[in-house]
Parts: sequence; C-alpha cells; structure tokens
Amino acid sequence: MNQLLELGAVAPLYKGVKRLLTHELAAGDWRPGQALPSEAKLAQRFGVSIGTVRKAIDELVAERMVVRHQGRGTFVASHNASRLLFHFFHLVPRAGERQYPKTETLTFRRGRAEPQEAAKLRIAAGDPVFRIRNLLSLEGRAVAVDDQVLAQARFPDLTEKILVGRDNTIYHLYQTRYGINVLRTSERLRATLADLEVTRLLGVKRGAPLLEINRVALTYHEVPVELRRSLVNTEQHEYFSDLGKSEG
Amino acid sequence: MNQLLELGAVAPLYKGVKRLLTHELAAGDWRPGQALPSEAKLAQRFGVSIGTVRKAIDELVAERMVVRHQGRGTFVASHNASRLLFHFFHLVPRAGERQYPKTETLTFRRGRAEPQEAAKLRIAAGDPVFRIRNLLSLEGRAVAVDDQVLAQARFPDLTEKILVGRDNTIYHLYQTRYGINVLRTSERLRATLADLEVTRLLGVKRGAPLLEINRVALTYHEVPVELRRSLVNTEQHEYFSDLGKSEG
DNA sequence: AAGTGGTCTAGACCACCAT
DNA sequence: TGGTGGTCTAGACCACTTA
Repeated sequence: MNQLLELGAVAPLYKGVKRLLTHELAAGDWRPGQALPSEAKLAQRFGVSIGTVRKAIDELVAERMVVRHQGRGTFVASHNASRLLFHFFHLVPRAGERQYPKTETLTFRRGRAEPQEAAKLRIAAGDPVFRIRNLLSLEGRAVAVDDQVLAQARFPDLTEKILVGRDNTIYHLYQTRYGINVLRTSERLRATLADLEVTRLLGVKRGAPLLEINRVALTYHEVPVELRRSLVNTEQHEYFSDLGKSEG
Repeated sequence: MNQLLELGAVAPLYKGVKRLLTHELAAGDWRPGQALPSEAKLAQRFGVSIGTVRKAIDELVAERMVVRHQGRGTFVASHNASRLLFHFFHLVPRAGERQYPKTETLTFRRGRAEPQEAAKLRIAAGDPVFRIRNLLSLEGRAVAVDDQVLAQARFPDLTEKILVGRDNTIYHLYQTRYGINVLRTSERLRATLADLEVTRLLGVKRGAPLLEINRVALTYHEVPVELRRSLVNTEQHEYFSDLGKSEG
C-alpha cells in the first residue's frame, strides 16, 4: 500500500489517486492536449488495481480536467472553440442556431484591485490587475459588453498585443501561455439598465433593460482566476441554463 | 443472458439494465421515497453481476432519479424542501444566506394552449391547460411573479383548493398526487421591463428592469410537464448558476 | 499486431444502518 | 447480527485507434 496515497483521515484509495493526479495536473506536469500515462501504467505506478485508477479518472472526467478517448488514451482537457461553446458561452439566439461569438477588445488597462474584486480573486486590495473590455458579436450584431479583471501576478507578461493577436479563445490563451486551466464558472445574473456608454456600444435605447452576468472563473482547487461582468442585450439573444442534464 | 436487456443495436449490458429501471421508475412501480430492491436482488433478477447493476444505478443517481444511502438502500428521489433549494430554486440574496421561498397563489384559471405553449408542452394547440399565477417572497419581501402553464390532461383533478392546501413544494404535489417526477429544468433568461400589473405586485417603479426566466420542467424521457415564466426583481436578489460543479 | 480505454464478472472485505 | 451500499482486486474479453 502506497503511503503517498493516504489522506489525513481514512479515505478511499481512489480519492488518493485522484488527489495525486489532480496535483500533477495543477502543476502542469502534462501539457494541454497531451496524453496521460495509460491506466495500466498509472495502476502500476501507484500500486493499485486498474479499477481503482479508473474510478479516480471517472471523477476527473466529470470535473472536466481530462478527456478519455477509447483506443487512444486519456488527455488533459484542452480549451478550444467547441468547449467554449458548450461549457462557457451561454448566449443563444432566441430563434435560430447557436453560434460562435466574435470578440473585439476595446480597451486594455492596468489598475489596482478594489476591495470587493480582491476578495473575489483572493488577492490583496490594491494589488495590480488588468482591466479588459470586450465587445461580443453574434451574426455581425453587437450583443454584449464584457469587463474582465485579472490579477497581473497570475498573467505576468500579458499585453494588449498578445491578447489581440491570439487566434483562439481567451481561455486557450490562459491555458497555453500561463498554465491556467479554467475548469468551471460561477455566475450571478440580474437585470439592469443601460448606461450611456454601453447604450452606444450595443446600439440600444437609453433605459433599455440589459442582462448583467457576474462571472468568476475557477481553476484547480477552486482557485478564482478571472472576474467578468457582462452586459447583454437580450432583445435577440438569451442566456440558457440546462440544469441537471448529467452535469452543468 | 437476458433477452429483455438487449437494445436495438449492440449496447452495453448496464445500459439495458438502466433502461429497464428507468421504465419501471417512469411507470411508478415504486413510490417516491420507497426503496428499490437491493443491488444483489436486482443483479439476480436481471441475471447480471452486481457491478453491472451498480454502473446502471450510478447513472440514475447522476440523473437524480434515485438516491443511495449506504447501509440503508437505494430510494426513489423524492421532492422535498432541500431538493427544491439545491436543484430547482436559483434565486439568492445579493448579500446574506440562501432561504426557502414563500409561495402565494394569486390566480388559478383554466384556458387553452396557445400554439407556442402547446409545442413546448408537446400537446395540441387548443388543448385545455391550467394557468396559475404565484407570488414568491423571500424574507417577507415580494421578489418574483410566476406564471405556470400545465396540461390539464396530465393533472386531471387539479383544483385551486388542492394547490393552495398543499403543505409542501409544488413538485412534491406533482409527484405524490399525479405520479409526475420533475427531474430537471431547462431555462432561458433575459432582461425585460415591468408592466403595470407586475409593477404593483413587486412594488417596483414603472420601467424598472426585471429578470425574465422561461422554464420548462422535464420528467422521465425528457417529457415536458410544466412551463413557467418568472419575472424577478433583482434589486436585492440574484439568479445563480454554478456550472460544472460535478453536475448542474 | 499492439496498445488503449470500455465492459463484465466473481469474490473479498469494509462502513454504515437497522433491529 | 444481518442486510445494505462502498471499495478494491484480478482477470477475461471487447471496441477502437494507430502503425
């Protein structure tokens, strides 16, 4: 029996395996898209049976840390367009097909974290942050304004050029350039009114109702890595939430 | 090998077991809160190993059809206050603790399904429906107005008296009186403006922004059983959506 | 053909609950 | 004490991918 697998109190073996694998994933021991060792090899390394390894990986799959492909292997979950669409982008046309959003970066600034922001990002108030404003479009029509807040410490050399120059989703950038793998989000929604500037950006009337989405993006061990406030024009689009459909 | 377990094409054994159990659950063979036969007995009945039965039940648990209790057994999932709060009620105070909502039925009427409603409920346009309006309160403050639409055929003898006289959640009523077990919901959210009547009910100003939630409640085999449109005053409360947190 | 994950089995033992 | 679900094992075989 492997001592490394033991947790503080009595706990199932597979939880120990899961914990070790999670730590290796969080440490970036395997690159995104790369294959993990086969189940047989992991079983051998940890000194447990394959069934126990499978049970651990089952949970990693459920938490979207890894992806299994029969006959090929188990891979570090990678951020791409389809993952964005199915797990991280929740706006759909009121009538018609789901589509990929187009993102235009409007402003990129450096600032300091407000106390509330700092608490949500688990950093100290006043710590340096990036503030990024994006305009999201669907079918060529401006639909939402995004305001992101990131701790500079977590994205050391980020510049507007890097941000704008990317040819993939921003979570793919976080993952490949900074080793930060966004696993899930926690969102709070409310209705609000458009202010003058957003009114202009979204092409709605003053006093038009907008959907406000406050998102916290989380990585391994539930660590928050991004705040985002979106203001959405819901005349032609809606936020969807299919709950209980075997996960998120 | 049991012929009954076979599906149309080649499919894993445990999928067949799951299918049979789901059909028995949908047919109401076991009452809500009642124990299913033990895994050993099910394995014997279906002529498969316990491991195969466990895998089938794992999926039923993930889809919230049943609940397992170590040492006691596996039970038909039952609608109670805590299940409501964790899976079907998504409004939380912007600051403070989650609370159970108080529901007051304002109106109870009979009518006919509009074409759009009929499509969503999978009934024919013009079929008889119930239309129910509720006022939801949290901490003694009116927070939302609910408009429900139900097919009369699915709730044969429903009356206002039965509805108001219940001492539990409405999904508990659906389950115990009509054998309809709501398993999950699909929701679409947008921002809208308060009309005159809702303005009065929620105590907000004319032109105040409200959160509009359009819900479809689904039972076994993804059959829709209830439509609900909620208008929410989000000055003090918000809609939360924690996605990917090992199921929705 | 070799390697991977997916299914299925049979059995041992443990943890928990009711009685 | 007996019954239940939970864990863990070892091995066989299947399905799929890659070379």
